[in-house]
Amino acid sequence: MGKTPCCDKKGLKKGPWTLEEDELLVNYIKKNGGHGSWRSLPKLAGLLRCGKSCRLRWTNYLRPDIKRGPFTVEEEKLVIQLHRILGNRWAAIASQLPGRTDNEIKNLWNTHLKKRLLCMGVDPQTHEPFTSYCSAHKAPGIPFYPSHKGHCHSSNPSFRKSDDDFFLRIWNSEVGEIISKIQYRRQNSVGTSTTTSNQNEDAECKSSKSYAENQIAASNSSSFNDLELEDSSDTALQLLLDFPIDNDMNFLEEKIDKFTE
DNA sequence: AAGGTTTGCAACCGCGACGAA
DNA sequence: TTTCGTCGCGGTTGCAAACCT
Repeated sequence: MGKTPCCDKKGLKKGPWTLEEDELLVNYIKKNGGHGSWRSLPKLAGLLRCGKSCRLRWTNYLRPDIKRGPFTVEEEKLVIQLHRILGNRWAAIASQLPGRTDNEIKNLWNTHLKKRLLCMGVDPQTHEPFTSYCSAHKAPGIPFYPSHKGHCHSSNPSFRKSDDDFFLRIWNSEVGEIISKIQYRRQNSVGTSTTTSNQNEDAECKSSKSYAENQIAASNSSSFNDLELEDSSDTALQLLLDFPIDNDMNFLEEKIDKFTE
Protein backbone atom coordinates (compact mmCIF):
# COMPACT_ATOMS: atom_id res chain seq x y z
CA MET A 1 0.00 0.00 0.00
CA GLY A 2 1.28 3.38 -0.90
CA LYS A 3 1.67 5.47 2.17
CA THR A 4 2.69 8.69 0.61
CA PRO A 5 1.41 11.77 2.36
CA CYS A 6 -1.71 13.27 0.85
CA CYS A 7 0.11 16.45 0.02
CA ASP A 8 3.39 18.23 0.25
CA LYS A 9 3.36 19.83 3.63
CA LYS A 10 6.09 22.32 2.87
CA GLY A 11 4.75 25.85 2.98
CA LEU A 12 1.30 24.75 4.00
CA LYS A 13 -0.57 26.54 6.71
CA LYS A 14 -1.75 24.76 9.84
CA GLY A 15 -4.01 25.69 12.70
CA PRO A 16 -7.34 27.49 12.86
CA TRP A 17 -8.97 28.56 9.62
CA THR A 18 -9.57 32.20 8.93
CA LEU A 19 -12.82 33.60 7.53
CA GLU A 20 -11.07 34.33 4.25
CA GLU A 21 -9.97 30.73 3.92
CA ASP A 22 -13.46 29.51 4.71
CA GLU A 23 -14.83 31.80 2.03
CA LEU A 24 -12.32 30.62 -0.55
CA LEU A 25 -13.19 27.00 0.13
CA VAL A 26 -16.95 27.51 0.13
CA ASN A 27 -16.84 29.64 -3.00
CA TYR A 28 -14.75 27.09 -4.84
CA ILE A 29 -17.04 24.21 -3.96
CA LYS A 30 -20.13 26.25 -4.81
CA LYS A 31 -18.65 27.33 -8.11
CA ASN A 32 -17.60 23.84 -9.14
CA GLY A 33 -20.66 22.06 -7.86
CA GLY A 34 -18.52 19.90 -5.59
CA HIS A 35 -15.07 19.55 -4.20
CA GLY A 36 -13.60 17.18 -6.78
CA SER A 37 -10.31 15.79 -5.58
CA TRP A 38 -9.41 17.00 -2.12
CA ARG A 39 -5.76 16.69 -2.99
CA SER A 40 -5.90 19.17 -5.79
CA LEU A 41 -8.56 21.40 -4.28
CA PRO A 42 -6.31 23.65 -2.17
CA LYS A 43 -4.22 24.63 -5.18
CA LEU A 44 -7.26 25.22 -7.35
CA ALA A 45 -9.05 27.16 -4.67
CA GLY A 46 -5.98 29.22 -3.86
CA LEU A 47 -5.57 27.85 -0.37
CA LEU A 48 -2.32 27.12 1.39
CA ARG A 49 -3.82 24.13 3.13
CA CYS A 50 -3.51 20.38 3.03
CA GLY A 51 -6.34 18.65 1.19
CA LYS A 52 -7.20 16.70 4.29
CA SER A 53 -7.52 19.90 6.22
CA CYS A 54 -9.89 21.27 3.57
CA ARG A 55 -12.00 18.14 3.67
CA LEU A 56 -12.17 18.25 7.46
CA ARG A 57 -13.15 21.88 7.46
CA TRP A 58 -15.83 21.34 4.86
CA THR A 59 -17.35 18.15 6.19
CA ASN A 60 -17.37 19.28 9.77
CA TYR A 61 -18.05 22.99 9.68
CA LEU A 62 -18.76 24.55 6.32
CA ARG A 63 -21.22 22.11 4.78
CA PRO A 64 -24.55 23.92 4.47
CA ASP A 65 -26.59 21.14 6.09
CA ILE A 66 -24.68 21.21 9.34
CA LYS A 67 -26.68 22.01 12.42
CA ARG A 68 -24.54 23.81 14.93
CA GLY A 69 -25.35 24.33 18.58
CA PRO A 70 -25.71 22.16 21.63
CA PHE A 71 -27.02 18.64 21.42
CA THR A 72 -30.60 18.04 22.49
CA VAL A 73 -31.46 15.43 25.08
CA GLU A 74 -32.95 13.30 22.33
CA GLU A 75 -29.77 13.48 20.32
CA GLU A 76 -27.71 12.51 23.34
CA LYS A 77 -29.98 9.55 24.00
CA LEU A 78 -29.63 8.46 20.42
CA VAL A 79 -25.87 8.75 20.52
CA ILE A 80 -25.69 6.56 23.60
CA GLN A 81 -27.96 3.94 22.12
CA LEU A 82 -26.13 3.93 18.83
CA HIS A 83 -22.79 3.76 20.55
CA ARG A 84 -23.98 0.73 22.42
CA ILE A 85 -24.75 -0.95 19.11
CA LEU A 86 -21.98 0.40 16.93
CA GLY A 87 -19.14 1.21 19.30
CA ASN A 88 -16.76 3.98 18.27
CA ARG A 89 -18.13 4.11 14.74
CA TRP A 90 -18.59 7.84 14.80
CA ALA A 91 -19.38 8.19 11.14
CA ALA A 92 -22.07 5.52 11.37
CA ILE A 93 -23.53 7.22 14.43
CA ALA A 94 -23.38 10.60 12.73
CA SER A 95 -25.30 9.23 9.77
CA GLN A 96 -28.25 8.64 12.09
CA LEU A 97 -28.19 12.21 13.39
CA PRO A 98 -29.06 14.64 10.64
CA GLY A 99 -26.89 17.72 10.63
CA ARG A 100 -24.38 16.35 13.10
CA THR A 101 -20.81 15.45 12.27
CA ASP A 102 -18.70 12.59 13.45
CA ASN A 103 -16.18 14.94 14.99
CA GLU A 104 -18.90 16.70 16.91
CA ILE A 105 -20.31 13.43 18.19
CA LYS A 106 -16.87 12.16 19.04
CA ASN A 107 -16.25 15.25 21.12
CA LEU A 108 -19.64 14.98 22.78
CA TRP A 109 -18.92 11.40 23.69
CA ASN A 110 -15.44 12.02 25.01
CA THR A 111 -16.31 15.12 26.99
CA HIS A 112 -19.83 14.48 28.26
CA LEU A 113 -21.44 11.12 27.65
CA LYS A 114 -18.51 8.94 28.60
CA LYS A 115 -18.14 10.87 31.80
CA ARG A 116 -21.81 10.53 32.54
CA LEU A 117 -21.73 6.77 32.09
CA LEU A 118 -18.66 6.50 34.27
CA CYS A 119 -20.39 8.49 36.95
CA MET A 120 -23.19 5.98 36.84
CA GLY A 121 -20.80 3.09 37.13
CA VAL A 122 -21.35 1.99 33.55
CA ASP A 123 -18.45 1.04 31.34
CA PRO A 124 -18.68 3.44 28.37
CA GLN A 125 -17.11 0.92 26.04
CA THR A 126 -19.19 -2.12 26.84
CA HIS A 127 -22.19 -0.33 28.34
CA GLU A 128 -22.05 -2.89 31.11
CA PRO A 129 -21.95 -1.88 34.76
CA PHE A 130 -18.63 -2.11 36.49
CA THR A 131 -18.75 -5.07 38.83
CA SER A 132 -15.78 -3.91 40.79
CA TYR A 133 -13.32 -1.14 41.13
CA CYS A 134 -10.74 -3.22 39.30
CA SER A 135 -12.89 -3.81 36.29
CA ALA A 136 -13.55 -0.12 36.12
CA HIS A 137 -9.92 0.66 36.44
CA LYS A 138 -8.88 -1.91 33.90
CA ALA A 139 -11.62 -1.28 31.41
CA PRO A 140 -9.89 -1.37 28.04
CA GLY A 141 -9.33 1.98 26.49
CA ILE A 142 -10.83 3.85 29.38
CA PRO A 143 -8.38 5.79 31.41
CA PHE A 144 -9.87 5.91 34.87
CA TYR A 145 -7.65 8.79 35.83
CA PRO A 146 -7.25 10.57 32.56
CA SER A 147 -4.63 13.22 32.59
CA HIS A 148 -6.06 15.55 30.03
CA LYS A 149 -9.68 14.70 29.47
CA GLY A 150 -10.64 14.32 33.08
CA HIS A 151 -13.73 12.38 33.82
CA CYS A 152 -14.84 10.66 36.96
CA HIS A 153 -11.89 10.82 39.30
CA SER A 154 -13.25 8.55 41.93
CA SER A 155 -10.76 6.58 43.91
CA ASN A 156 -13.14 5.69 46.64
CA PRO A 157 -12.64 2.16 47.91
CA SER A 158 -16.40 1.72 47.99
CA PHE A 159 -16.12 0.90 44.32
CA ARG A 160 -14.30 -2.24 45.30
CA LYS A 161 -17.36 -3.59 46.99
CA SER A 162 -19.40 -5.85 44.82
CA ASP A 163 -22.73 -4.46 45.91
CA ASP A 164 -25.62 -5.73 43.90
CA ASP A 165 -26.63 -2.26 42.93
CA PHE A 166 -24.08 0.06 41.53
CA PHE A 167 -26.21 3.10 42.29
CA LEU A 168 -25.77 2.35 45.92
CA ARG A 169 -22.06 2.21 45.35
CA ILE A 170 -22.17 5.52 43.59
CA TRP A 171 -24.31 7.02 46.31
CA ASN A 172 -21.88 5.84 48.95
CA SER A 173 -18.88 6.92 46.98
CA GLU A 174 -16.95 10.11 46.64
CA VAL A 175 -19.29 11.03 43.83
CA GLY A 176 -22.16 11.01 46.28
CA GLU A 177 -20.31 13.24 48.64
CA ILE A 178 -19.49 15.65 45.85
CA ILE A 179 -23.10 15.74 44.78
CA SER A 180 -24.26 16.45 48.29
CA LYS A 181 -21.80 19.30 48.52
CA ILE A 182 -22.96 20.70 45.22
CA GLN A 183 -26.57 20.53 46.29
CA TYR A 184 -25.68 22.29 49.50
CA ARG A 185 -23.69 24.93 47.64
CA ARG A 186 -26.46 25.50 45.15
CA GLN A 187 -29.01 25.90 47.86
CA ASN A 188 -26.80 28.54 49.35
CA SER A 189 -25.95 30.35 46.18
CA VAL A 190 -28.38 32.63 44.39
CA GLY A 191 -28.43 34.03 40.87
CA THR A 192 -25.58 32.08 39.35
CA SER A 193 -27.19 31.38 36.05
CA THR A 194 -24.01 30.83 34.13
CA THR A 195 -23.40 27.20 33.39
CA THR A 196 -19.79 26.28 33.61
CA SER A 197 -18.23 23.10 32.45
CA ASN A 198 -17.73 21.91 35.97
CA GLN A 199 -21.26 22.73 36.90
CA ASN A 200 -22.46 20.81 33.92
CA GLU A 201 -20.35 17.90 34.89
CA ASP A 202 -21.63 18.03 38.42
CA ALA A 203 -25.14 18.35 37.15
CA GLU A 204 -24.67 15.29 35.01
CA CYS A 205 -23.63 13.25 38.01
CA LYS A 206 -26.31 14.83 40.10
CA SER A 207 -29.02 14.12 37.59
CA SER A 208 -27.97 10.52 37.29
CA LYS A 209 -27.95 10.09 40.98
CA SER A 210 -31.10 11.91 41.91
CA TYR A 211 -33.01 10.06 39.28
CA ALA A 212 -31.70 6.75 40.53
CA GLU A 213 -32.70 7.80 44.00
CA ASN A 214 -36.22 8.54 42.87
CA GLN A 215 -36.47 5.25 41.11
CA ILE A 216 -35.41 3.48 44.24
CA ALA A 217 -37.88 5.39 46.35
CA ALA A 218 -40.64 4.69 43.87
CA SER A 219 -40.08 0.99 43.99
CA ASN A 220 -41.06 0.82 47.63
CA SER A 221 -42.58 -2.59 47.26
CA SER A 222 -39.30 -4.15 46.38
CA SER A 223 -36.10 -3.68 48.21
CA PHE A 224 -33.08 -2.08 46.71
CA ASN A 225 -31.42 -5.44 46.38
CA ASP A 226 -34.26 -6.81 44.33
CA LEU A 227 -32.77 -5.16 41.30
CA GLU A 228 -31.14 -8.04 39.54
CA LEU A 229 -27.51 -7.66 38.75
CA GLU A 230 -27.95 -9.36 35.40
CA ASP A 231 -30.32 -6.63 34.38
CA SER A 232 -28.33 -3.85 35.86
CA SER A 233 -26.77 -2.88 32.57
CA ASP A 234 -30.09 -2.35 30.92
CA THR A 235 -31.50 -0.81 34.03
CA ALA A 236 -28.62 1.57 34.28
CA LEU A 237 -28.85 2.55 30.68
CA GLN A 238 -32.57 2.98 30.94
CA LEU A 239 -32.11 5.17 33.97
CA LEU A 240 -29.44 7.12 32.21
CA LEU A 241 -31.50 7.63 29.13
CA ASP A 242 -34.56 8.53 31.06
CA PHE A 243 -33.28 10.87 33.63
CA PRO A 244 -32.95 14.17 31.84
CA ILE A 245 -36.45 15.16 30.85
CA ASP A 246 -38.91 12.71 29.49
CA ASN A 247 -39.38 8.97 29.35
CA ASP A 248 -40.55 8.68 25.83
CA MET A 249 -38.29 6.19 24.11
CA ASN A 250 -40.53 5.58 21.16
CA PHE A 251 -38.68 7.86 18.83
CA LEU A 252 -35.48 6.09 19.74
CA GLU A 253 -36.81 2.61 19.17
CA GLU A 254 -38.09 3.75 15.85
CA LYS A 255 -34.68 5.01 14.84
CA ILE A 256 -32.87 1.97 16.15
CA ASP A 257 -35.28 -0.33 14.35
CA LYS A 258 -34.71 1.60 11.19
CA PHE A 259 -31.01 1.34 11.67
CA THR A 260 -30.92 -2.37 12.39
CA GLU A 261 -33.10 -3.26 9.44
C1' DA B 1 -5.56 39.56 41.33
C1' DA B 2 -2.60 36.10 39.73
C1' DG B 3 -1.04 31.75 38.68
C1' DG B 4 -2.16 26.99 38.05
C1' DT B 5 -5.44 23.55 36.49
C1' DT B 6 -9.19 21.73 33.90
C1' DT B 7 -12.30 21.59 30.11
C1' DG B 8 -14.21 21.81 25.46
C1' DC B 9 -13.57 21.68 20.88
C1' DA B 10 -11.22 22.51 16.46
C1' DA B 11 -7.81 20.49 13.96
C1' DC B 12 -4.26 17.13 12.80
C1' DC B 13 -2.21 12.45 12.16
C1' DG B 14 -1.76 7.98 10.52
C1' DC B 15 -3.81 3.68 9.17
C1' DG B 16 -6.69 0.91 6.32
C1' DA B 17 -9.98 0.43 2.47
C1' DC B 18 -10.86 0.83 -2.14
C1' DG B 19 -10.57 1.75 -6.99
C1' DA B 20 -7.76 2.63 -11.04
C1' DA B 21 -3.85 1.65 -13.79
C1' DT C 1 -2.21 -9.67 -9.48
C1' DT C 2 0.34 -5.91 -7.90
C1' DT C 3 1.17 -1.18 -7.15
C1' DC C 4 -0.18 3.37 -6.43
C1' DG C 5 -3.15 7.33 -5.31
C1' DT C 6 -6.85 8.98 -2.80
C1' DC C 7 -10.21 9.19 0.65
C1' DG C 8 -12.57 8.24 5.06
C1' DC C 9 -12.32 7.05 9.72
C1' DG C 10 -10.99 6.92 14.50
C1' DG C 11 -7.65 8.41 17.79
C1' DT C 12 -5.14 12.09 19.56
C1' DT C 13 -3.29 16.70 20.32
C1' DG C 14 -3.05 21.80 20.93
C1' DC C 15 -4.85 25.77 22.54
C1' DA C 16 -8.01 29.20 24.30
C1' DA C 17 -11.31 29.94 27.73
C1' DA C 18 -13.21 28.95 32.04
C1' DC C 19 -12.57 27.70 36.53
C1' DC C 20 -10.23 27.08 40.99
C1' DT C 21 -7.19 28.13 44.82
